[in-house]
Amino acid sequence: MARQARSEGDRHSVAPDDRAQPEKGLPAAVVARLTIYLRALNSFLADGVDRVSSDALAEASGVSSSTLRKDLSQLGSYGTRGVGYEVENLLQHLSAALGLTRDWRVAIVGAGNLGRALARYGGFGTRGFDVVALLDTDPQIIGNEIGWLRVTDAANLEAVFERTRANMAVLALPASVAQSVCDRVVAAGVRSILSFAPTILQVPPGVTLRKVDMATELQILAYHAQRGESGGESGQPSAAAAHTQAHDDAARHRGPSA
Amino acid sequence: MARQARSEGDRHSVAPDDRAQPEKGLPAAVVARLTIYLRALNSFLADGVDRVSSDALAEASGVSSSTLRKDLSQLGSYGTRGVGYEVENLLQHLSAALGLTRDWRVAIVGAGNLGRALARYGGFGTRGFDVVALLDTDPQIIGNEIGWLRVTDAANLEAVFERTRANMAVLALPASVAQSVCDRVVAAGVRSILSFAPTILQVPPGVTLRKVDMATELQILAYHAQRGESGGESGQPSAAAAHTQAHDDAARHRGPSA
DNA sequence: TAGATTGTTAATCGATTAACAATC
DNA sequence: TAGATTGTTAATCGATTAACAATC
Repeated sequence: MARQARSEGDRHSVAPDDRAQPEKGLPAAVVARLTIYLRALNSFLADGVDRVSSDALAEASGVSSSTLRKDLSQLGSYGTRGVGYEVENLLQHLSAALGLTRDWRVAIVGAGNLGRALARYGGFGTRGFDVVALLDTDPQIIGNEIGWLRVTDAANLEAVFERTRANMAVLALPASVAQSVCDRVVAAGVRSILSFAPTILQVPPGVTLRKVDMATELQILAYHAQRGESGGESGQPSAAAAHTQAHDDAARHRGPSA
Repeated sequence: MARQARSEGDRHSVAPDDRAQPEKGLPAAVVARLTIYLRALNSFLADGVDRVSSDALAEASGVSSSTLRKDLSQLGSYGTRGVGYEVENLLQHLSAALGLTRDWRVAIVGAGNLGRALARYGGFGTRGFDVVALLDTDPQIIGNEIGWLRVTDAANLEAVFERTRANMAVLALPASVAQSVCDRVVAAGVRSILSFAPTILQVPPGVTLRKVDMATELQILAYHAQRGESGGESGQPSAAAAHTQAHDDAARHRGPSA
């Protein structure tokens, strides 16, 4: 007999709507773009450029200069009219706004193919993120050395998180165990989670979960590819699919009142 | 003189709205959510559930039922008032809308740690995506067998893409070579690219590029973590950071005229 | 100064939500 | 029928764009 799916009440709808409203916070779309600007600025810095206009930075970032200036103006007034922005200075302010001036301690849970690849990916893109632990349940894998780390037993997850004072977790797990491990990670006090597990996860309010998933990305590509085809390869531009940097901007976060 | 609005005589009231418009396409945010619904529906299906209400599906997907119904109604009228949606039926329609009823041939360029992990990740999340090639430039790696595949020489990229008729590419490359390889992939005729390279890439109109990047994700987490802290761990809910599934919805695509 | 470019405003555009009539 | 739930409309909310006054 097929069960009827029920709405299961609310797992976390309590939402005291406390109204204190201390600070609004940046819109999610803006935060996502700040990371792009950061990368573009680093690239300018590496090229020895020490000053950029909003036009140049916007072009390098793939956004309009209007959007760029609006975004930056939400952080403060870090440019000079008639001149532009100092690369190094703006980099500082962006880093500060994103919370990158401190170190974050990341534990990777799951040392399969993907977990190991992530652990070995030393640079971690930008400095500021230290991988402090790599956990797995497989006895064949526990104890192995990957990069700088030794794989520890996920059975001791709580102890490992406490010892390493990990405050971010990356989940590189099969879908089947992702939710239960996620729950343990949350119970261990972690409030920032990045999941590569191909499944929807539920977390309580106050925990930020982001999700990266190749299947999803390919599905979205498929949608656009399908659309781009109908017009034929005849060069008809109006039939062409969308293009250009489609980062994961505008990630939606529901506020604590949701 | 502005023409007076005419009452238009109600000749044919329910204007079929068959505007010239070659088809507007779904908003990016909607497409992203469709992939989530797809996953949630598959999970219901696996649980033997064969009918869901918008409420139940919305909850499982982490969206409001209003949004869910609005999204689905853009595809057509696939529910039954008073009853709900048939899981299998809706799954069909979503798959069709996303272009998942055909097979896509994916070439992975870069067989380093990440590329190998992606190649081995056989299931590829959902069926419909066949990995047809895995390329690298490293002589130490070329010829190795990874999963079902043998690593081929990226020097022959064009030939390999033609032979395998790859129509999607996954870039798992260092930033330094990403743009030039990307250009070659585009020149080879691929119009759908998923990049894991930690750099901003430029592609011409008509090519859809999506980007996945751990550094970016961690930076966004850092922003929220930083915010969530000021209130202290004292359980003050209004100080809590955002929470819940933050998929990469709402990816921005600029139109071909940009 | 004259030229350049920011920061900001107002207008536009798009997406989400609430509510309810349609209808199974 | 009475109850349930969709599909859709109108209202709200938020984000992007264009334009320009401020100002270096």
